[in-house]
Amino acid sequence: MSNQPEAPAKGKDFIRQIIDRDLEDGKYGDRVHTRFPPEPNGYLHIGHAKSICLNFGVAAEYKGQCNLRLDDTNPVKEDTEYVDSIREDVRWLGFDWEDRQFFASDYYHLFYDVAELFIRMGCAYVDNLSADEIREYRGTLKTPGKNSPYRDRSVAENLELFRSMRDGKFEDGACVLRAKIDMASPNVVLRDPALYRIKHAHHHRTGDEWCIYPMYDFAHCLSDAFENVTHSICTLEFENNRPLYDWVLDTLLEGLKNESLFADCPEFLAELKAHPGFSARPYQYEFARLNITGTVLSKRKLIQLVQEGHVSGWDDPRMPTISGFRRRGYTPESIRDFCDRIGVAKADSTVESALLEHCLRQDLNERAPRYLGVLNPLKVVIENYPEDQEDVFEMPLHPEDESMGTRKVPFGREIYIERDDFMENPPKKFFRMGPGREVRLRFAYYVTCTDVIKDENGEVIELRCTYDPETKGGWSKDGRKVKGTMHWVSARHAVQAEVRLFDKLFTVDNPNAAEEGKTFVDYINPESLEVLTDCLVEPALAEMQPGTNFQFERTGYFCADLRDHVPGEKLVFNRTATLRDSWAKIQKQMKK
RNA sequence: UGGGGUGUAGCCAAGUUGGUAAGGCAACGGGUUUUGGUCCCGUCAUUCGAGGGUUCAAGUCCUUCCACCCCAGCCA
Repeated sequence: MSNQPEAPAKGKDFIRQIIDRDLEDGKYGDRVHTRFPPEPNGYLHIGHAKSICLNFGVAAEYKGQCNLRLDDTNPVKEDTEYVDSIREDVRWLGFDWEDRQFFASDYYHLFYDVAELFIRMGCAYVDNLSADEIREYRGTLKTPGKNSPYRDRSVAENLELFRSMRDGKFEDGACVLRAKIDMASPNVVLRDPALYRIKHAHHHRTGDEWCIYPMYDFAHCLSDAFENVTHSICTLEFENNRPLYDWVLDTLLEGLKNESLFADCPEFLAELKAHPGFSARPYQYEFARLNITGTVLSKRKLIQLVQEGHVSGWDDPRMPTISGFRRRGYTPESIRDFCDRIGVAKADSTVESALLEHCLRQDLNERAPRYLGVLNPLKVVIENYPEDQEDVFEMPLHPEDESMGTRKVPFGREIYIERDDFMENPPKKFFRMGPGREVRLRFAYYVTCTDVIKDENGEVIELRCTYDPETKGGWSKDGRKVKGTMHWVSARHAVQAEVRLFDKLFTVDNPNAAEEGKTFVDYINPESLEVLTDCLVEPALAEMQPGTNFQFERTGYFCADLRDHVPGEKLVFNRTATLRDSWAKIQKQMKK
């Protein structure tokens, strides 16, 4: 819009304040390096968008870099289907990791070498306790744990055992590699956490090369360091893990000081030293994850919605997934704007879905071209309009943006209007059509309703009107006022379309807080999807491409469906959002 | 007193050497309008989870208490 520099962001969030401080201190020189590290075991949702905008946004603001890292340390849950969707969604949101797409599995050999180093340092051991026994030995939140009987094995024995683990000599679960920290720590994360477990499972990238896989706490901080990340930003639930993040990195750094530990593997030492991530190591910072009213944002619950068929798939337009929003017609700009506005802090919070809708409408209001479409058609015959006459009106595609141009809309003796736009006994505040009333057909003519035709059940099936030829274009020289302005389509030219109306997926603000004996599934809104198959739209929409956003004047923002809409053949439009509706508000007040 | 966090309006959120509560959403009034849309204008915290204390002055400092969230996966 203007060349003015953007007003300095007043009140930066705590993450950016930390970065400012680190930059001042020269902690990493002038480097700022972040990463977005999803596990490829599900589709990205709006909560991830917050993290993506934060990580990529911060990097861009500070002229730094942000990596895409697929945190694939658990082969039984992960799949390439998910890595493909993640890549697509991050890109769609408008972010670019350039050549920095990494996988935790890229570092499997390095992780392994670090594990052996920890063993040589006497900081890790192979434990033969069963999973159940480990749990027992861990103690409880309020009572300390106790040492495993295998805790004091010799370095040589641990090394041999660990190599045997790697070489596939043990069954799944036979033993694990554990960090030797403190079984009495008040933080249970530090009670000798597992570093490696045996899983004879096929990995989506490394195949059958490995049968031992690193745990998150071990792999994540090391991956950050290998990638020279400076600020490792994650969500609040990892706060308890931060001491372990620090322990792993600091232990490695400590080991680095003793070159004799690398006698057998000098190239490993050299490789580690080549990473700036070890001369100035990354630190972890935690922010509150996003919650939004009226939906669920946990992978487990989203996957349940898909698997139990409550929705049509991950990209069902009612889903809070990125792909769902995309198909619904949300724009990446609106989602980014939303993420900017909600802020980044440490307090648990739930943002009202109204804010997201606001961001959407604000964006779409500016960019969506306008069209006319009638969702529930009611026939209107204009009796004094000649049978063989026809008008073609050139209408602006946008009321405030002339540069968007115009489109031609045909008009004829028979038209359709919205059923809701007619009332036989209209109340005072109803500014639409009624018997004897004169209204404006948008950009066409003033018409006056002269007759109401009903079927045998008393249902209104057709209206008769007259029009004033002097009001062509929708205005009159005498400046007389009409009751309102309505949208319409020409009966002869209209194109049939399917319109899908979406409402919120859940009937309550917080489906997570289910009452006794219920689950979030019990709050699914049975009317969240309404399909209208007999809609009539203006002919200009016939060739619209899938994914195009537009507005049906007076009824809402829509988007040609990405899957089912076929230009010229089958028109399928998703309602992205309604327009703000003050008439609905008035109706509500009248009911009271 | 197991440990780690967080409490500012209906929602989100600034407030950083103590100086007299930003902004956005929602809501509610009004104006403009060929979309009951958009846009514009206005209203909306004597008070910062509660109590006590220090101070001329406290959301900010001290103190006691309360509430909520996270942690006992060989998940991330």
